Amino acid sequence: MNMPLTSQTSQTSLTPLVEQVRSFNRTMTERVGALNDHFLGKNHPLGEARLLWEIGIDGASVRDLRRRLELDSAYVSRLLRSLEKQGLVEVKASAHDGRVRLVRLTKAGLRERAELDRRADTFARSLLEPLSESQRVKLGAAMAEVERLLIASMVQIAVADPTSQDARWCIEHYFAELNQRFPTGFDPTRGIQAHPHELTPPAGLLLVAHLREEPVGCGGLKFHENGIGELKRMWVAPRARGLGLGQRLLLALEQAARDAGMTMLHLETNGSLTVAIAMYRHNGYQEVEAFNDEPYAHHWFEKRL
Amino acid sequence: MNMPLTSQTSQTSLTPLVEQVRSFNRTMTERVGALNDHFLGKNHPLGEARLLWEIGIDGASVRDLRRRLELDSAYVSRLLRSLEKQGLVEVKASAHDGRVRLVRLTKAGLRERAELDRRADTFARSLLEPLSESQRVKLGAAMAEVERLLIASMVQIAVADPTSQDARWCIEHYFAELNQRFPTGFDPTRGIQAHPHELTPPAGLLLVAHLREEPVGCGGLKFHENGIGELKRMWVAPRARGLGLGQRLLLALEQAARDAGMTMLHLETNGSLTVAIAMYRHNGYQEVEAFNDEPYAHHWFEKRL
DNA sequence: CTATTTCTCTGATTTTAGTCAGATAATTTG
DNA sequence: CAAATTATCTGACTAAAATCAGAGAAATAG
Repeated sequence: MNMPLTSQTSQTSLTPLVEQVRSFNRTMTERVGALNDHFLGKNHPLGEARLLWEIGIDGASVRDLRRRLELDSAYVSRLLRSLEKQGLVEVKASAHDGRVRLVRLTKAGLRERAELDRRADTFARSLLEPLSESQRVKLGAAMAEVERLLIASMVQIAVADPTSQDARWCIEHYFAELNQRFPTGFDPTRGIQAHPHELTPPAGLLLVAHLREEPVGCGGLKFHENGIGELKRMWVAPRARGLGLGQRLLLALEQAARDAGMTMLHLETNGSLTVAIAMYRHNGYQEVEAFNDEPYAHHWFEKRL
Repeated sequence: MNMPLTSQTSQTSLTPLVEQVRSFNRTMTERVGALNDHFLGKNHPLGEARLLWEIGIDGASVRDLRRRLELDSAYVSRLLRSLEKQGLVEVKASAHDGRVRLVRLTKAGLRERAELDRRADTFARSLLEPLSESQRVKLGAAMAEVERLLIASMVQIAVADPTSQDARWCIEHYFAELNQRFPTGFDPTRGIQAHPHELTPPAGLLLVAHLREEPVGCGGLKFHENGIGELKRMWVAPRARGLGLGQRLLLALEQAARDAGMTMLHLETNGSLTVAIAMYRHNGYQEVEAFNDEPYAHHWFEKRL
């Protein structure tokens, strides 16, 4: 129920690009990695510095710190004890949940963190300084592009239980967005339903996309006896848009439909979802006569698999 | 004689770009740094793996390894002993200099290094795999751009002694290139000279650009009594072209001329150096009547400072 | 030729990073 | 309410990543 899906994209040769990525990595390690460490780990060991940074201005729970930095709880505990001894942090139990402990930076801790901030700034400036104005602009744009695409490649798509917390979160937000975007609003009880059991194998399935453990999109599929698969609940969270994730979800769903023996895909959609409609057309979906009476739909599409 | 020069570019606000650089660094550390380490440090501790990698197929001296990885000599020695015990490297004294020790990978070491190579490949692939073909191409291009600009920002320009090894290396290569490019060939004894003492303060100066300790370009200046500075020996090594280095050298020379009280710059150049000529024009140099009888020159330029 | 520097090594020691096995207390589940 | 789970902590331990002091051999400078 939770194995990640392998890539659905074509198996063209990656080799020349692999060389570029590796060369890039080497340069990054030399120019960013090493210096970064030396800059940040000046007064504190790197672990402490990272923790100090991660606690942030508003504080955080030990639990979150452990998760975000992916550190062993014993280790985090020890680091916190050390920071506490240096008078940089205060730890107290959460009022909400007595097991959880909240960490906040003391005044001295905030000062220390500001110092780290300054160092990171100085470092960034040292990269930009020798460049001309136009080079700087180009560098900024290229960095943004690399970042965007690397983040896109971090998104993982996997089959999920529609009743899981993450799946429900996606579907709720999907409904909320439809309600906002449809001129008529949207009431999920009125349209054609897709109940959890219908999106659970073997009746169908639901894919959920995650970015850094957090859900950022979903797409469902109902399998019908006649070999027709029905696409439902295609949604990408606003913060993950522009990463090509809709496209990836669609390809993954098509593959899943093929694997389930479907020969045709159906979907209906509302006229206000122009981006989605463009994507369906671009992927070879043909607009056809209405094949159901979904009250919110303006367009019906099909694609032979 | 060897202090790095500060930036000559305008002091516009770097702040928004600094934010982009820092965000980029964070993503890199998360996505490239951490994973890189885990990938490489699978069979060996990271230090050993890095060393194994750095020794390379052709071997290296302990001295160079220490410099390149910026490690303490005791530490390198220990790492080498460990690799030796594992049968991965052989260390023997240099025939050239009995103090220097040369390290070479054994067959087993080469196998091990190939394994690291494969891992790095796998990692690069894992970044590319989830992306669509067009995203991959964009990522490759953006990475190349970031890399090119970061390398550009690594170049350091400093005043150098014209008799130093690096300066002589640059000037020799400059002459060799002129000899190749001029239809008539080039004989340095025939044209107007620029002897070392003329390029040494206070009579003049020579800037040499370095990338990773290696010289990659130069630019000289002779100061005359009448407030006219004469540009000489502008050259960028082929491997450092496309980094905007010529432009940087030119700006640095202009600043140095101003600092020396010059009010005008003169230069003459050969018609075959079209890129250089374009750069001079672009930087406000006006073509004027011949002000000397340099036999290799076709164009004479001046710029009021 | 002598003094100094360079290169590498060993021994001793420290700091950092991280793991594993519980113990304890609070909370949630059945 | 009992049992299971969660969040955190301490103690005990290990491996890795250094650092420092100094020694010995070779090369270089004066």
